[in-house]
Amino acid sequence: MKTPADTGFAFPEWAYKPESSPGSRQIQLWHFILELLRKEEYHDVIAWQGDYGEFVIKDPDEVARLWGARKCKPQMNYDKLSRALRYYYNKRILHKTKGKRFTYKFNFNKLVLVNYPFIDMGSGRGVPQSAPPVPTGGTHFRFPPSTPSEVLSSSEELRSPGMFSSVARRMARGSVSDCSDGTSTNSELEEGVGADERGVGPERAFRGLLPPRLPHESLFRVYGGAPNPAGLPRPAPRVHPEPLSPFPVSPLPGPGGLLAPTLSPALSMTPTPHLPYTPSPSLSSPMMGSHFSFNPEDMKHYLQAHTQSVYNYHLSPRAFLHYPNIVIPQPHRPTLEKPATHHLHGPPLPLSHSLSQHPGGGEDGPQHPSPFKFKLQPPPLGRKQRDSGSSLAASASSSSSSQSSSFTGSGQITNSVLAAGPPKIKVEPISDIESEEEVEVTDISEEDELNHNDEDDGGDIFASTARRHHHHQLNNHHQANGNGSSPSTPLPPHSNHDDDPDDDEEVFKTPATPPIGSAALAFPLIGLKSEPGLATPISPGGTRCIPLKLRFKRRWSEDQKMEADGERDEAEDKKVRAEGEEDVESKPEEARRRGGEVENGGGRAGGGVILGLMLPPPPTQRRASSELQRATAQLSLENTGC
DNA sequence: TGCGGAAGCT
DNA sequence: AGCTTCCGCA
Repeated sequence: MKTPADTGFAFPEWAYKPESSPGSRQIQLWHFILELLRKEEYHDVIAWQGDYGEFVIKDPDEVARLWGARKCKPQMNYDKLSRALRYYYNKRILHKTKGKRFTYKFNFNKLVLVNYPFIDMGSGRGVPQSAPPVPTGGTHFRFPPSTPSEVLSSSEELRSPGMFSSVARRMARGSVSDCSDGTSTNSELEEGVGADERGVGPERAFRGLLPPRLPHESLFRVYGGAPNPAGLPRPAPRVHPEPLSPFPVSPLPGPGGLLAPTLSPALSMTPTPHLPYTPSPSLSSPMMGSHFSFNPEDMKHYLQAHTQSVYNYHLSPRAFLHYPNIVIPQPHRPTLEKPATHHLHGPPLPLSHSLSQHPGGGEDGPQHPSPFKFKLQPPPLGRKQRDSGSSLAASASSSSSSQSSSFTGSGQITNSVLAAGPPKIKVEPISDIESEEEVEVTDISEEDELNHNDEDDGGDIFASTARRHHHHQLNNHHQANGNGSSPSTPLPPHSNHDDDPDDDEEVFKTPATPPIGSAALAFPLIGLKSEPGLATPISPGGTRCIPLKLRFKRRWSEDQKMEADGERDEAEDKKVRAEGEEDVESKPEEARRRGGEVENGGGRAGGGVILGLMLPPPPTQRRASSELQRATAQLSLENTGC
């Protein structure tokens, strides 16, 4: 049953830490785990089990031994290893599957998806162990948060572009095995990996292309554009054999197949089969079809298609947000026909800005000679700043005001935000905003939940979810009311269940940014990068630049308004939680714990995560709107120059 | 078994 | 940052 891909379902090499990645000196435990999981040889020791990212350590001692060998820590044992795994809880890379011994579950949403939005971890459910179990119903994958910080905040590696290449190289070098012990394991693993990678991997495409360390954001861009160092437009052999490709081919080839839905988050929301609309062709088909790969071309197409589809369906731009590179050909509402959809060789769309821009092979450095500035985002300010300053006030009193508020009065907000920014609240650097945005974005996962059960997530998530629960309910409420706005999104009754399993919680946030016009959408988020100084990312100028934006904005705003209301509350909640240590303390144990975690994460992250934590995953609609906003905001940023 | 704090190492 | 080590608690 294995996936065609390779022996086992492979996890993307990227999963392994690249040397280049900033903080990664060595392989990380989760990478190692994935490595083991992908190797059949180790299935007796550790294997996928259950669903969606869930794995069981069949032989804890052995796993510990292997890990110890890899790390040259002979003293390693399961107790220690498990501590390390627990350490991932906070990061949300993993969580424990309650009730099952030695069973943990990856939070692919955050992990993988973050990095590889396109990837669908789950491939089929019953998939053999080689592949991670797929979520039941759905496949949708989620969009990666634009802000990296959230999930992996601590582990930047994931995002770091370097990841792609690194693994391969490493393998080649054989660098991995360092220990004198040189346990066979090491060599084995590496060997296998190396082989795989070399063969083909979509990642490879990226390899070299990526600059040594791009900020996560840039990553996304990279997707869109990085691929060819040389000339972008390579007609490209988009199809890669991708033996290793992280994306398992979906076992279900059918039209309804996983891939399509899976791949595009937006899509998942919308047009899937059941929808009346015809999904944009591009999406559904070819690209994703059987062989979607990271190939740049594919990516482009995918993105475009996605974009369009989103656009077409009036979906939230979220998709766009993530992929700055992509430009929608026509901001106007594209009719179905859209050219963009072409998968293979669509007409050269504007997408390429970024692509083309990435001139050199990735590694080079200067990333942006391009016209668009591709600035990398500066790391988010530390929470400290916030805290020290207004943060308290803001959070306490008006969490809503700052960001969430945007939803409420989208239109107005826009102005305020853009132009003035919330007076009382210090404007946080864009980065913050971004993070928030991201949080919201994430959420596609909710759908997943609906589809499949929360169970998967494991208890941990639940706990977290529970906290947010009421929020969600509220949200749902709103949705019910507001849904009308977006036809396409079927909001499922997301009701009771918590939302998302893991990740979402933090991942997506609502962006404070005002929605800009479609044009904005088209643009990449590029602008995002915030400069530390910028209080208002969206400079008024940006807005001014494009009247269209305004138009869209309004249009969106209407929709958003409907939805928006609830968010504030949620936002506040989370915020409080995240920020207030004080509050946390008062809370019950569980809550306290979690809150603490969150905080830690945020703090560590340097604030990137901060906002993100707060919002619970918003209902799809909202998210969409938020995304839009975000997109717009970004746009505006970019355009600011205008 | 599992959790998580604390300290320490790299 | 990402563990590793140790430990008390449940």
